[in-house]
Amino acid sequence: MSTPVITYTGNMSRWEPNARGRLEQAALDLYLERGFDETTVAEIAQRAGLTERTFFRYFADKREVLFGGQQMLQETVVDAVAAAPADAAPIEAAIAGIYGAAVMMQERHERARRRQVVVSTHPELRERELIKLAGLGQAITDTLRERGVGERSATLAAQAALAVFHVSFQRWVEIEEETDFAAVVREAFREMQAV
Amino acid sequence: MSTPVITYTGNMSRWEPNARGRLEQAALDLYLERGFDETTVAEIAQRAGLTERTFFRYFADKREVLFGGQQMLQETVVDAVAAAPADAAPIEAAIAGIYGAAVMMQERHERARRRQVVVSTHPELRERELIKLAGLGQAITDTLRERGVGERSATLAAQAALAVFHVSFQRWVEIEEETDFAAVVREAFREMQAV
Amino acid sequence: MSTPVITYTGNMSRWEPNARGRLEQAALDLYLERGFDETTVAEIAQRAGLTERTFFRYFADKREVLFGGQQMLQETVVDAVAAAPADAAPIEAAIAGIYGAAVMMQERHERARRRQVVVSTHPELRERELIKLAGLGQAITDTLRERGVGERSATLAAQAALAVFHVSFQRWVEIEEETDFAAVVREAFREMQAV
Amino acid sequence: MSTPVITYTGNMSRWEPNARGRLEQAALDLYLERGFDETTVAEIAQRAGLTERTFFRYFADKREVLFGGQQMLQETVVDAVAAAPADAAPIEAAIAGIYGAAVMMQERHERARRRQVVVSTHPELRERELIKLAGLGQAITDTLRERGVGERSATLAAQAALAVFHVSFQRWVEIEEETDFAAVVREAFREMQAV
DNA sequence: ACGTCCGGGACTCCCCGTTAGT
DNA sequence: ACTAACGGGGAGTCCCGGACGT
Repeated sequence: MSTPVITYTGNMSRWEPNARGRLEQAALDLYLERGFDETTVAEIAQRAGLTERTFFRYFADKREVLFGGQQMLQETVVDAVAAAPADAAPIEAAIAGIYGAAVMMQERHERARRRQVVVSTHPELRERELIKLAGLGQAITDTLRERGVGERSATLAAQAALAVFHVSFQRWVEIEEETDFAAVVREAFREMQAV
Repeated sequence: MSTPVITYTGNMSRWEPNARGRLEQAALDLYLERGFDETTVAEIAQRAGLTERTFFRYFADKREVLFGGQQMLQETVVDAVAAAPADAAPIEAAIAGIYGAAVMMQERHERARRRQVVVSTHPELRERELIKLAGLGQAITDTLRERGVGERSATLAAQAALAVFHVSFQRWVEIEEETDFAAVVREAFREMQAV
Repeated sequence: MSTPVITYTGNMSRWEPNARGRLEQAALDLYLERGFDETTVAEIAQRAGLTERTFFRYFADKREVLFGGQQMLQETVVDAVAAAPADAAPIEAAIAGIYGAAVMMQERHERARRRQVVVSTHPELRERELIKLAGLGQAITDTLRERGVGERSATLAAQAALAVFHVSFQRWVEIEEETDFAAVVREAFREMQAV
Repeated sequence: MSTPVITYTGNMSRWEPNARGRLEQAALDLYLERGFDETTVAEIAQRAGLTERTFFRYFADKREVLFGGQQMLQETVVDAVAAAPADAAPIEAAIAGIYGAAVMMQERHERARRRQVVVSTHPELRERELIKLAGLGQAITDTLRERGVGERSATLAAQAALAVFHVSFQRWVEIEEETDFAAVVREAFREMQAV
């Protein structure tokens, strides 16, 4: 985030580095302060010390600025699914993917919470979240298929894992204190198996 | 465009009746002809013989014009769930809701197919579809709860029913000939129980 | 600019009337004051007491605001060509069209001059002027053809008339005092016949 | 993308040579494939293996990429006019300029045709073409004046030559087979003299 | 000669408010 | 109650250019 004191990172330009990050921060802050609808892109850009034009260079639209981490999350999950033991059952491999993301999430508890407050209170943002989740589901399904799992089983396992993730995430962000995400997932998984 | 001379259609106002239906028809046609993004609301309104402003009086946004039936669908499903035998298991009651919608769907096979072509090829529309589906899931959950089902069971049963609906619908619209939607649902339900 | 005291013009709305005219006036003024490129649409709109959005409702682009009269001019010319004596030679009928526009132009000498200063010093605007002129030429050609003139003759006569118009207009706006446009056209026409 | 291993093409720099030509080719292809408006500069640059920024280093705007040959054409014509026999009449000298360009055009029949399809179907491009033509007319006029021709005669002769060029070019590109451009010009010139 | 990052403005479209008319 | 006309406001895309680095 910040330029190290010694190493020369090559930034001698006119502009502050990490434009993308600054935009994400500014957007989240403003969405929380005054609401998503009441925040204009121009305001976000201004707070980040940039222009509207630059905002749209980094993010396709006003919502996408809240979903930048999704890509990385998906990659992490997919890698973890692929890395599951070859003899693991489909559902176990899928859940392994969710565990894989746990570390990543852990580091951002606070940020995730703030983000979720905004997302969950805005239909437009919920729409975006749902489709991102669907994309994650598809990615898991595809990865399972590459492991030799049949179409139908892969889909069902992925959906189940997604449900577990969804429920766990929901609970995890509701909890005030720093909690172990993996533990929440584990519990949710057990519950699910019970049903 | 002009009221027939003899037959009295019950419309004595200056305008053609069924503005809403004409807008839906014009929108679907145009979305298919030239794509969702390449169609402007002004064009839809013009084809329907109305103004842009009027379009927005009927539909909250450009996507919503494709989801008008959703409301009725949801009501039908909810009613069917509520009307299920008191001793039916939660999952059975939920599936009964899906059956309840079968008749309604049957009448609109062709239209549903055309609609689905547009929706499935467009992310923005898929977003809307997903949230509508989520809304339906919530409605089923609530109805089950009113039947005395516990929170967790209600949610899971609703999600399962939704999955069955989703899969069935997907298959049903892919089939060329007129097929019995209820039959497709039945088969999907059986498959699901097998897993 | 202000509603007359006595006559009721039917304007009781929230807004000042004649938005279009105000935009044209503001644009011409600003283009002269600080140049075409250095004037933004936002500034024009602001001076007219409107918003950028409204500017584009009336004019397709930033140049078009200077060519609003062209449409009326074209209609006037076409009407005059059509109204020429049936036995007039093609070139005479075409020139009659130019005469027909003379009255209209006369009333706007000052405005036409100011406009021409801007247009002639900006390539982008000259482009637009040339295509408008080409459109006028086509309209004259079409009208001549409807009078029974052959394709080739019609085209040539129209082009000649256009050349006369162009030359005359050029001279007319260069002259300081109010001069009779028709007289200038007459002279140019004679010169042309001499060659 | 990579320099061949054996043949030494004289290019040792990091980039492929003839960036300008590649951009022109890519632009023309894309304009034909999907239309001028539907093509973005970014797409053109990408197809040419360059960046948007580089496009604008070669061409002032998106249209100019189609008019690169104009400069060379103008020089050829002007040279031919200047080289006409000292005792040639103004109109003959001007037409000699058009003949001078015939050879150059001949080599590019196919390309000229493709280009014209795009230009003629697009107002924005027609605007640019008209002003380029006007520039050519001015250049001919100036050259004639240097030959001692009077202002008025020079202008008229140049305009006439331009008309001949325009008509001839139009016909020439409409013809399917490879035809002698000079012959078309000759015929058009004769027709004009007849009128 | 080319890439990278960013600014600025033109322009289109979505969506909404108000007022007036039937 | 329904429709039209006029206007506002913001999102989003694209064209174009400036400054800097290699």
